[in-house]
Amino acid sequence: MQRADIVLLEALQNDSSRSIAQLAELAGMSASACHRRVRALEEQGLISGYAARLEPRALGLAVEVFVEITLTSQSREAMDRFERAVGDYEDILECHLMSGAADYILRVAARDLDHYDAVHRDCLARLPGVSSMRSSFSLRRIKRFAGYPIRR
Amino acid sequence: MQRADIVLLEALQNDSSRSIAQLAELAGMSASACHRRVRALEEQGLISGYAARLEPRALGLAVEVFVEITLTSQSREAMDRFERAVGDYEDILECHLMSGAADYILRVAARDLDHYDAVHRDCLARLPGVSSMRSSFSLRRIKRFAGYPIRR
DNA sequence: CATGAAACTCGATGGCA
DNA sequence: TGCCATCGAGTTTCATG
Repeated sequence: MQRADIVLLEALQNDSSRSIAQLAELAGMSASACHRRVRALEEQGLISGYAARLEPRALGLAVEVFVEITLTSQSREAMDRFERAVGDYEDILECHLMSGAADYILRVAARDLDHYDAVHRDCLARLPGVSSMRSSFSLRRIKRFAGYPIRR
Repeated sequence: MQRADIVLLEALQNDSSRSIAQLAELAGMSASACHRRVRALEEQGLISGYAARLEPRALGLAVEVFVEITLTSQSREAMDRFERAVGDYEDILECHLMSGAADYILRVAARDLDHYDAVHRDCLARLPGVSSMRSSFSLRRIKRFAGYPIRR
């Protein structure tokens, strides 16, 4: 990866509302060259899309929760069933299969504790094959995700 | 919040590269009205920015890690020092102050285990006031974060 | 005063040297 | 690869209910 690409990727994941002219300025290239590079990065799959960053608090989602889950069985079938169910619930924002103590870690957002209780009942408690579940609440966001570090 | 705003917010956090005309179509409003609504959402702070979604694997970041950290002291000073240090390291993608067993949860990305070892040495091990640290590796991303659910 | 339509302007896009 | 022309979309203004 070239130096110019790194500048472009960093700029785009930081603020993609910049114009091609501004990006070109930053990367020290012509507008058309910049345009071509960005298209190339999209086609190579480095850039998978563009999205608005919404503020959870402004949306009324004051509560963020990480949920660690272990299954009763680690069989292929049990895991497949669990993972399919996770995809069905839009209250589950994110899910990872983990090494270590827990099998899965989920991320959930809710308006308040009452709402989280409802999400727990209507969504988390319905996930199949769950043995144990531990919710950890985010009291404060110290650093928000603002893109990956890009090097080399 | 009006129904049209919900449609706009969902569409924008899903794919902000859509044209105003397309958004207007989706929300069932005129192009100029759509333009005004989006500006209003930005000014109200619901939309805090726009960003390109980069693919960590394509960037060579194959390893994602959640790190649970407890401090030796929960004094205001110790926490402030720790939180300031977290801000200084760009390898720490995200950080939350948590309820429950751990004090903080961090999210880190690395190219491979050797690289994670280096990050651990050069960044995590330098965080001040740390009593214990537990790294959990994401073996597979089951569901990627693709925006908050918007309702009401 | 809010809304929609139309004009205008600016920047993205593609061809050509 | 860089420059220029073209086109299309974002932006603003004005007229209308």
